[in-house]
Amino acid sequence: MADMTRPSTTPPTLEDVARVAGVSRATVSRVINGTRNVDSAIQVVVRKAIDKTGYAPNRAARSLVTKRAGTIALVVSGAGDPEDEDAFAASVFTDPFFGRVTSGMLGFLRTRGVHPVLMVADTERTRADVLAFLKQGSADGALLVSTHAEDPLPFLLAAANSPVVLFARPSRPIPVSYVDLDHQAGAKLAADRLVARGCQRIATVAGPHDVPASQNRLAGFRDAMARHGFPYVPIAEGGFTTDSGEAAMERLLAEHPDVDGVFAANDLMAQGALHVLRKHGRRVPDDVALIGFDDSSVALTCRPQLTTVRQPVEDMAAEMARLLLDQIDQPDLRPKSVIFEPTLVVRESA
Amino acid sequence: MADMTRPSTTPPTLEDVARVAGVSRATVSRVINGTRNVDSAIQVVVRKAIDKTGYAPNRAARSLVTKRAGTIALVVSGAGDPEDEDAFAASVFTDPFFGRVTSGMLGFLRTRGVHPVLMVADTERTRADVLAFLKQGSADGALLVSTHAEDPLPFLLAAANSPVVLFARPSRPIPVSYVDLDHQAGAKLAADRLVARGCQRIATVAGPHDVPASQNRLAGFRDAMARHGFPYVPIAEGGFTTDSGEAAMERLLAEHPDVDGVFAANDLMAQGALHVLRKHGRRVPDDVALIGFDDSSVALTCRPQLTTVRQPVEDMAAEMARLLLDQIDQPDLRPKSVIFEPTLVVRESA
DNA sequence: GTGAAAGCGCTAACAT
DNA sequence: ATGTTAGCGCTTTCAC
Repeated sequence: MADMTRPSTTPPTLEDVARVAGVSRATVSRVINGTRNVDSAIQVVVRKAIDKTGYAPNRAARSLVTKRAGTIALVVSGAGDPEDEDAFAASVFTDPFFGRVTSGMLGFLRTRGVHPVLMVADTERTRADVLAFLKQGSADGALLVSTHAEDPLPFLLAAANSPVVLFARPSRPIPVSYVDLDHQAGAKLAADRLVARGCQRIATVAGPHDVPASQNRLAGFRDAMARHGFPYVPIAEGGFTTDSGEAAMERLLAEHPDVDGVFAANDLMAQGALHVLRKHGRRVPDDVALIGFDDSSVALTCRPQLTTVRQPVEDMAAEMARLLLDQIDQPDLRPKSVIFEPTLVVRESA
Repeated sequence: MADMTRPSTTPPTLEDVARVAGVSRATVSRVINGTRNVDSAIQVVVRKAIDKTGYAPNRAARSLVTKRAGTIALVVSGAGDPEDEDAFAASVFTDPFFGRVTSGMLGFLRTRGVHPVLMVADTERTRADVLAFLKQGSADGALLVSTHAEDPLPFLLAAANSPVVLFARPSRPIPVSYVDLDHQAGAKLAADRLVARGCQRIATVAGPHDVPASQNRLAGFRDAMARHGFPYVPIAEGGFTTDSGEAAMERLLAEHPDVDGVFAANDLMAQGALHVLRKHGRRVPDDVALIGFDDSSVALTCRPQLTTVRQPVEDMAAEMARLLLDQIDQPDLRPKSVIFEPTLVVRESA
């Protein structure tokens, strides 16, 4: 075999450490992985040899035999604009919501020696890339955040039998694990607050009707309002953007100039509503109380700052990671779902 | 050898494809990697066998021999709060700036079959993790975005001889590649605009004086103003946050009530300034023209929308990725730097 | 408790 | 143009 004592440019291998320590590769491997009993005197010698050589185990070699990549895919999935391939990525990654997901997941993963690989799946081809990535064993599983209700990826992943955990329940029932928020409870929090403030003419700026989360928020809001004795709630639908919130608020104000309380299904639309209310001379919260949803960064940068419903996104993301790792360790675990409770963050707008 | 025809649960290997196609492993490998000439008739047979078996090359096995991970580390580095390990990650990932970096880099990488692994380095331990990750060969190089001028990681990475590219020039000279913005040119854009508008009493809300980018923006602004015949520019320093922008604007207004033009060193502070100006009954841009820096999301959600200096962050991130891949391919390439020109995005505030 | 040896699945000389 | 073969660096039976 190789009798050159120092290949010099090549990183040290197990073999090198073993030679320095005067033991076999197997023993070094054992102390590194903490498997089996290894004589403590030898442990010390080996550790010393590791330090001396500056050894770091080669991930590829290890993966090849353990069949574990030690990485998971963090996939952002949705419908991309075929005209502008980067537009989708741009909009999602600049959304603080996604930042909170990342941060929560990383917080959990950091202690587990597992690393997330970022992927975008917004076209046929990029979806195939994700599938291939998992099939190749480049990642042991996937965390999937879908921006689009009709996203086919959850199904594809489940069909490929890849470990996967979703953020939000899939629109069609699929046997996969997911975490979600109790959106209805969140809307109820807003309704309760508005009513408790003494608002009498309450309306809502709803999200897109084809998004399950919006549906649930709207249903929860109507339901809570009905219980408070308000069977009818004026609704204007928006598209979760500031502009659409402005337009919706304009419509609401035109038809119900006496409105004194508004629940917007997200903060961006609440911010739009705020602009319109100011423009029309309504003071917030004195004339009109306003509540948003998400506790995004705009909630803080608005003036007045938004009272809003907060999802524990970081906790949810951490739970996703936990569920995924469990599933990777025990492949025939049944899919599990975990539902989180929102909280009301009271600031200035209501 | 194994004479079981169908191991069934095991993913197909090169061997399996070769058997189905009736050729050798090497030939299959060649058609997959497109190396060498392979008879086109055989190519067809092999591709068919690949489809039939549903083969996907095992990344670990490939990495083991090619010594390429096919991934790079995207490292966010800074000084974390030891009390709250997740706070740092939270603040950086929710910053749209980082989202733009991610999106630009991904846009470039997506065509190259290279995937980014997300890492945070904000403590001694996490910095060691990053170093180990690279040493293990889990990633072929690192893209580093530092939030902290005194960050030791650029030096550590360079010393470890890892391929690395920085966003922004390191505060102490290190032989590494980086991309950066011509901050002075950006500030000049703002000065020119303010002067062209006819502003006569122009002040600036500067960024923290210990951040190189702020220093350059301030220097560039003063310089440009001097050339326009304004040797003295009132300055209030902020900390790049909305609140600090408010405080700085209050100070400016107290000392110079007649100010009619303001350059804020970032959009967040511009937003803070806007709040204060409105509070004091100043109309923007009629009474006071205001220019921000960054073209962040708040620039769009402010009313009036901010005129601001835009860094081509996505392009810069793409260039980082390009530089890194070049450096990985040609390890003894000399460090390179690429400086980008900012543009002025004219909206409503000036 | 420790070592010897057999692969994991792939690529790249080398031989043909 | 294609096949043969020797590893890449590691974990893991299986003997001892």
